[in-house]
Amino acid sequence: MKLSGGVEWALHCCVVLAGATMEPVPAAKLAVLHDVSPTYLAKQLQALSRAGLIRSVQGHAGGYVLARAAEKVSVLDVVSAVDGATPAFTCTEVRQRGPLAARPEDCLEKCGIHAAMDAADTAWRRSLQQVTIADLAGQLDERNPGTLAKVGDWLAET
Amino acid sequence: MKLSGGVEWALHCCVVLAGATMEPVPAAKLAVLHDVSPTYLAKQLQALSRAGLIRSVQGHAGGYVLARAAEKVSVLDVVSAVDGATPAFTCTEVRQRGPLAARPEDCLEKCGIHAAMDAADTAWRRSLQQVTIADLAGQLDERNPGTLAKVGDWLAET
DNA sequence: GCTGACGTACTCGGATAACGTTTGTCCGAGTCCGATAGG
DNA sequence: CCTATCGGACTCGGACAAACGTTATCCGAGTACGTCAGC
Repeated sequence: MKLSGGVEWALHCCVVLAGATMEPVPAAKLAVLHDVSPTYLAKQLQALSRAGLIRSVQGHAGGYVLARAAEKVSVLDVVSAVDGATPAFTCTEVRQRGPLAARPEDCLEKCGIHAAMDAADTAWRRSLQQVTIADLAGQLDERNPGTLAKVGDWLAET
Repeated sequence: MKLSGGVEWALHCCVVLAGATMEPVPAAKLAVLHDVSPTYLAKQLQALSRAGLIRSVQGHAGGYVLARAAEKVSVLDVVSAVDGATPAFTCTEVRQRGPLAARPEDCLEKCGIHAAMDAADTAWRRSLQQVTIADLAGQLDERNPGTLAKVGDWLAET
């Protein structure tokens, strides 16, 4: 039960993109800003791009831009894009194996274990869905005012 | 974001232990019953034993027995024992790195990302905690009556 | 002075290796049951 | 016939390799900007 480390980077990048002015931000700058491996961060951003959360702009002054408004991007979207949308628990249908294997026609509905796991997974996803990138950006600017603006300036002048 | 595969086995074993009569059930029998690797299942059972969920009985007619009543063992207990109790998300304090690093004294409370992740993790755990092994056993016997008794007989006669 | 084409430099994108964790396996230490010999 | 002792076999427990997934990296394809020559 471990979440991909890139999720954290991706979320921070999304917050930065939400706070930055609309000019595309290249992946290299985001990597320097967060002091992480540029190539690996690029991989995460590619995943976000593939999922349609951010849009890539190629060419001389290219980079990444949020595809939708920050209010329309939930944390769950980012997590699913980077870490994969498959549930953490995968039922291997143990009950249909072994000497006392249940017949498939008796297994039309999920077993209790599977159901409990799926319920927990749903609760997890629902919780993540209730938070948006805009919420995170707002919270950051409330606790440490000026931070987001400072980042925007830094992105512009470098 | 993937859960250890042994979690499913451990849960099934706990249900069987809850339904079986009180005689200790050896790990080898549980492995045959579920048609899984005996040695690897033993590893999971050791984890459950270390967590105090089941109690091991050594010797000729030894095996494993539930340490508490099935109503007092939650699915979360089993998951935590096998998969580890550390949260899925680990905050690496990205905000304290890079050219615009925040000072540690400004990071006394968790950042928004960390908080959102922890909230989701709590929701997940809370959901798992509401289901007990007894619930799973009852559900199984309700949908497929006689299954648990059949397993008990099989354990006794082999 | 304006317009068009060209070269350059910068961007993303996917294919490719190294590390770590999980999965799977093995053998040794400890313990209880049953048989056996003695009283 | 009862009891104490011994032997054996079965149990769990921790230490040891292999495989998969994640982490990290590189180089190639594509595109927009700036420059320069021509009109």
